[in-house]
Amino acid sequence: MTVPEFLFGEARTAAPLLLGWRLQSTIDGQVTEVELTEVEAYSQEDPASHSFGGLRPRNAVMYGSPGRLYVYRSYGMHWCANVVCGPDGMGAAVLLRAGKPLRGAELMTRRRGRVDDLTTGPGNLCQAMGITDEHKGQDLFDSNSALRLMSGQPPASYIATPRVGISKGVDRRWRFVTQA
DNA sequence: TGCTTGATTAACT
DNA sequence: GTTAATCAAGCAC
Repeated sequence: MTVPEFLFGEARTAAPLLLGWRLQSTIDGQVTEVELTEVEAYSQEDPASHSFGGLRPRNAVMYGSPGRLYVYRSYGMHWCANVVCGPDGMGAAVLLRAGKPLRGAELMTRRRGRVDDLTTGPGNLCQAMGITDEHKGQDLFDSNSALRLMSGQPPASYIATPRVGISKGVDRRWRFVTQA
């Protein structure tokens, strides 16, 4: 599996195309898989983005090759997962905010400690799939990776809304949500 | 070296 | 509707 062409483009263009793709995690031989239903785009010129202001150690993965995983800690207690996009040298990524459980729902329930809201919200999604700092920079299209991205069924339709939880760049409608 | 602020969530009142 | 939990990056001193 090679990195799809659209991931070499801008985040705002790539983000909606990721809807319907499947994210699979294999940790300790246990598999969980979701179909992406909610994403947000972050680009280099975007004051809300971690890549804003140039290349720094923390955001180096965002400036690397597309198709890799960028993970960061949010509010000191949650992990958030992004798919890096744009060519090498461009700091852009797509935040994975929510998905629909396809496999390993029972494991997700155990990891989350609850049965509802398994994979809604970026922090919850990571917790359910066991994504942490140690997966940062992984190639999502390498069959040896713990985290893998696979094509799926594109949604019949989706909507674009303002992004959640940010204070800058709020005018951009770069959040994309699958419509049932 | 110290203070402030989050690409959040869940448990309160 | 409000707030605690919890920590590292970023900025002010």
